[in-house]
Amino acid sequence: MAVAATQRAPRNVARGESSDRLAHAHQGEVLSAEFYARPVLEVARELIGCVVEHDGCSGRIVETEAYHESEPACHAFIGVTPRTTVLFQEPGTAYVYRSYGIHALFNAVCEPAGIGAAVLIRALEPLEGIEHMRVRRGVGCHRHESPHDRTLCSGPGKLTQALAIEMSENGGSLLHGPVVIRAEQPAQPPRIASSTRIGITKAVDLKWRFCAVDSRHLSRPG
DNA sequence: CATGGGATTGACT
DNA sequence: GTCAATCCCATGC
Repeated sequence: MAVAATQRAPRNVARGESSDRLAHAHQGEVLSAEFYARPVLEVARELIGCVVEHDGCSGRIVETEAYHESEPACHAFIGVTPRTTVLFQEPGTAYVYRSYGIHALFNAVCEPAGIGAAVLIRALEPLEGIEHMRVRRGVGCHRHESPHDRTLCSGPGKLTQALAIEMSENGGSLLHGPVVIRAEQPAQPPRIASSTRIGITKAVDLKWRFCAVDSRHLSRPG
C-alpha cells in the first residue's frame, strides 16, 4: 500500500508526480472538472489506472502523453484556430482529432479554460465489452484471427476504434458523457515510468509520456 | 483554391 | 525495417 506519502517533496510535482494521488477524485466517481483543471503533467500521470467508458465498453488507462501550448508538439502551440479551439475550452472536455487521415485520437482537455493543454490517451487494458471491441477491431484488420486482448487497445488509434470514440465526440464533456473517465484504481497501484513521447518531430526530448510499466497492454514498452 | 504535414496502424520484405 | 492508406486543417498563392 501507499508508504510515506506525506514525505513526498514538491519537486516531484514538477515532474508530473503528485504528493496527493487522486486528491480530487473518489473511487468509482467520474473525474471532475477540478481534476482536469490542474497542471497537465500531473493529470497525465494520475490518469494512469483510471477507467475510460463508452458505449458499453471500458478499459483501464495504462499509457498517456501530456501536451501543453508552451511546446511545439502541442496543436495548441499555434494558438486558437477552428481546429484547436477545443483545447482551450473547459477542463474535462474531449478533444478528438483525426490522425494520418484514418485514426481518431482521444484527448482530455486539461488546465483552466484559456490554457491549451490536453492528455492523449494512448493505451488501455480492456475491461468490459471485450467481445464488442473484438468485433470493431477484428473485421477487416486481421486476415487470419481476431486481435488478442493485448492488442485490442494498445495504441491511441486502436482504442478509439475499440470503444467507438469518433470525431463526433470532439468538444463533448467527459463529465457528462457519453465518454467518461472514472477514478477506479486497482488494488495494487501501478508502477509508473515517464519517457519521451511517440510519433512527434518537435520537442522530442520532453519525457511527457507516462506508462504503467508492468502492463502488457502498452503501445510500446514504457 | 492547392498543397502538405501529421500525437498511426497493419501488411509486407 | 519499409510503406501505403487517406482526413482534416493550416498555410500560402
